[in-house]
Amino acid sequence: MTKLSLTEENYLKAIYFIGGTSNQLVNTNAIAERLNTKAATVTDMLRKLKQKDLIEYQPYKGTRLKLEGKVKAIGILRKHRLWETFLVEKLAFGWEEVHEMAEQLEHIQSTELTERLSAFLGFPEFDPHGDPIPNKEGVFPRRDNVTLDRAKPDTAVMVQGVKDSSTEFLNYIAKLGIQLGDHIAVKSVEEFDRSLVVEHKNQQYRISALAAANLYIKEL
Amino acid sequence: MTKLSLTEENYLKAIYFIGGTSNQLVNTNAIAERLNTKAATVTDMLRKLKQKDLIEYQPYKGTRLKLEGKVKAIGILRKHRLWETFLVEKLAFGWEEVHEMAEQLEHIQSTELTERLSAFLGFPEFDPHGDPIPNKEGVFPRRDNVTLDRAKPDTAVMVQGVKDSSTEFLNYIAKLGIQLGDHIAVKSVEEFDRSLVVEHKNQQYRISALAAANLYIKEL
DNA sequence: AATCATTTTTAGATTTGCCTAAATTTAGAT
DNA sequence: ATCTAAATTTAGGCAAATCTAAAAATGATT
Ligand SMILES: [Mn+2]
Ligand SMILES: [Mn+2]
Ligand SMILES: [Mn+2]
Ligand SMILES: [Mn+2]
Repeated sequence: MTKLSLTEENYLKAIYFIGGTSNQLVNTNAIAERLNTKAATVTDMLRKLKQKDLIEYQPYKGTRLKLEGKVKAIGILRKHRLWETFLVEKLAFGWEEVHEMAEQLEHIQSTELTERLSAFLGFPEFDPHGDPIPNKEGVFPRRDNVTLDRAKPDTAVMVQGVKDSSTEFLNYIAKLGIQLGDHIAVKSVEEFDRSLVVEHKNQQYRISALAAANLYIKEL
Repeated sequence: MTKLSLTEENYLKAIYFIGGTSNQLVNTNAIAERLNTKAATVTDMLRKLKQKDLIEYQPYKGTRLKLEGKVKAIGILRKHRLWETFLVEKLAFGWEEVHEMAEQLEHIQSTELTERLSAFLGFPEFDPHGDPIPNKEGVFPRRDNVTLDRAKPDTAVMVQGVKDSSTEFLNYIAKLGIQLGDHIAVKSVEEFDRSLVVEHKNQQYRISALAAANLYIKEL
């Protein structure tokens, strides 16, 4: 229950992100790359986090979150996604603008604030990018992780989220006019490159397999 | 335009607060006391802030904000008071609960966020404690700084703010049931100790000169 | 089994922010 | 004018977080 520094919180978040749900062993270099820092710096922090019993760590072997570390990481993720929802829903920011602000807001301490924010937003289950928001017990809402590239011709789908949240991808689909909740009809799939011709907002156009693979959908 | 550290921001805020509107010279010890730190630590920071041209500072003489430092300090104060307004108006916190959270939120960087927050709140001019919120040019809204202890018998007033924002005082007047915007009728003033008998929400009670001196009012 | 490229850790510095204890300066009181 | 107490600065150190360069471990490849 000790209060973590902003830096420690960011390391836990990075380990959580890289390790994924499987809680795989995470390499020092991977953490360094994600946090734009050096492997030597990461080693220092891993020793410290192990000392605080937040992670498992054996020199040269890798690291994974222990339960307490995972709880912390999910708590930060919860705040991040709630704040992103606030920024888009209440302050009318675009979904491609909010990540950097949320990186700061996720470190605001008060859990009471977090819970009231969630209530104010109507207990949202997904953030503006369609990513699931864990509840205060750390449980994620369920969702099928089907992407548009799996859709068959002559099916109608709804856009539920983005797999790649990078500014580049968000800007690209913003240019196409695609937003969460939009309906898309798959007209045909090209054998050669798996690209799709879709109908969206009364327009027909082609979308690459790569772009389609980064759009989560629900089949209608 | 260099980005300041959280610590640097808090020093500028402290100097601004102690110096007041008059931009008086501020003593090292006063800053140390306000920030719960040691005079030696303050000296270190003053040298650094002078080096960044944010303050005037001469050893043994004291310090005052230069224009750029003052602009920064007012900007932080603006964010502090806007966030307090958000917490009370939108998240239904009590006015005595919000200061600590605002101490963290005031350091969130984005000015775009600040301006959208202000718009979302309806461009408030006063925070939940009745303190004026500077606009984005740093200009404070005008208000008469008359306190209840100046009121004459048989006058009606409205509570506009609190001079002392300490938790102790806020809890005390919360116990009396006094809120911003409340109407109070002054029935009589006791010669001996300058205490007042007031009528408030259909109740008559006595209020000390000290408590009255910490309530800003508008005469009706 | 020995070699070599990659990964990771260790060693040694740097910066920021903070501390205690010892000077030093200032200003008030004789 | 001198003395003294308070305020302030200087000196020296410490912890957190970072870096570069060197050393060590790992594991894949002859
Ligand atoms: Mn994000
Ligand atoms: Mn962060
Ligand atoms: Mn406050
Ligand atoms: Mn602060």
